[in-house]
Amino acid sequence: MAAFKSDFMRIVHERGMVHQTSDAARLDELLSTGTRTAYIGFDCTADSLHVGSLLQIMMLRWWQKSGHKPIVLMGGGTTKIGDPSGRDESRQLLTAEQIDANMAGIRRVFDKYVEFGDGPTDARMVDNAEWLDQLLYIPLLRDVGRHFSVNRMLTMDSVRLRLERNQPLTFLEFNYMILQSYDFVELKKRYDCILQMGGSDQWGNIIMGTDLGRRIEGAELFALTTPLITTSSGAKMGKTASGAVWLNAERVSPYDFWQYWRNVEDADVGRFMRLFTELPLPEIARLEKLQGQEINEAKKVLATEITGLAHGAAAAAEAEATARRTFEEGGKAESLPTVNVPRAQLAEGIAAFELFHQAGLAPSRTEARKLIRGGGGRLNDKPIASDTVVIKEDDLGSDGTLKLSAGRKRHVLVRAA
RNA sequence: GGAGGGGUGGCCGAGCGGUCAAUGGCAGCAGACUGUAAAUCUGCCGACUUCGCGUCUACGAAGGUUCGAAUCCUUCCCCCUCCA
Repeated sequence: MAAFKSDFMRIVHERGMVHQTSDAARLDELLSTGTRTAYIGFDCTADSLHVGSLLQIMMLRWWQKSGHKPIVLMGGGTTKIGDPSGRDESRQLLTAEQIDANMAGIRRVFDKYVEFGDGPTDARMVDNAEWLDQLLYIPLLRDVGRHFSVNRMLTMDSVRLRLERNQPLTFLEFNYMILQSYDFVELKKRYDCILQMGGSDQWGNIIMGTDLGRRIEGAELFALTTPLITTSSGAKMGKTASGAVWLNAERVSPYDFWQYWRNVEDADVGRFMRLFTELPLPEIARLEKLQGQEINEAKKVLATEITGLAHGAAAAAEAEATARRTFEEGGKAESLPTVNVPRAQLAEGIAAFELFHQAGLAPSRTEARKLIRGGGGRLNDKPIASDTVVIKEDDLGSDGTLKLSAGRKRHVLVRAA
């Protein structure tokens, strides 16, 4: 790997955050000689982002920390279309209200990672609906359409794969890459944005943007993509039994978020630290060398660092403390997720499977029964013998709660209300 | 256009008239062992349920034959290989 002059290029390369770059040397030079602007696009199909986007977010954070200006491009306009990349079925179209709400939610996530404002390196959030909604068809065809070769578009993975599998690809979706290219050029014109970053699956779309910029503006634009991150065992990141690992506290609590990172495989610790934390590399090198039992310390650092960025240092410390009391001291931490159950129901007695279901530890009564029958259910840390065991008020501790556990890791406090 | 082969549960892949909610593998969940890890071994693994071998939904789609079909027939859709 070449020695880079600019902080940004050096850092993201050292940390293994880069997959492909167009003209890395030239980009490096530009970055070392002035303040530049880069963007990453996010679609607003949900009101938050999950760890699948975390690497992208970290890229913008490093970008800003290296003295450059990040733009978070919200796909308010393109979300009305839907990127065909990597999927066989068309996305459902969202209403304007849903898109607005989703954008607001994503903005709150970004607030944790970058500084927004009007200063030279302050981040901006821009909605491509600003210009896409105004577009006129004939001028667009004339000014932009002439630069796109359908032959080439058909060879792009995003459409080729759909066609090869004989999955429908609407004309609407086919236009996605044109609009994404147009975004890049528009951001160049409006904000002198010279770099688009994104996941490796976006390479094709990004390159089309740099080409378009050169053709209609004579602009020098760059592309930089991040690698697809999988776990050591090859699974895609960010999925758990209960769904995606979201970055906002409403969807995934700081405690669960911390747990997610605490439970990564040994082999992933160092890599994830480089990608998702800002710990200095020598420190990471030291931590990832820890063997056996000791690597658990490194995992705690990993979890606390990442949670600290997403939810704040205080929430991260609390999650760590909760985990310590629950797992290391075998106690009942007050801050575990808590579910209220009517006191009357407990007074009457409630079947274990029913309570597990109510407490959210099982998606249905049937699942709850299977869990308990399989030996995975615990009441106050003691295995439950049968799914029909009746749980009563007597099982409440002096603090008015009882602890239910599904497996070793998922714990819930039940409180009589 | 012609000749063959194929479409099965989240994925891969058996089954080819009843005993099939469907062998096996992967993934997932749980147990044991550990370190809240990995590997290994064990159990669960369509959904729901008043837990009763009960109900519902499933073997590309639609019809049909049969007491009974994933399995046979007809039509249609799609994929693959070979020939033109």
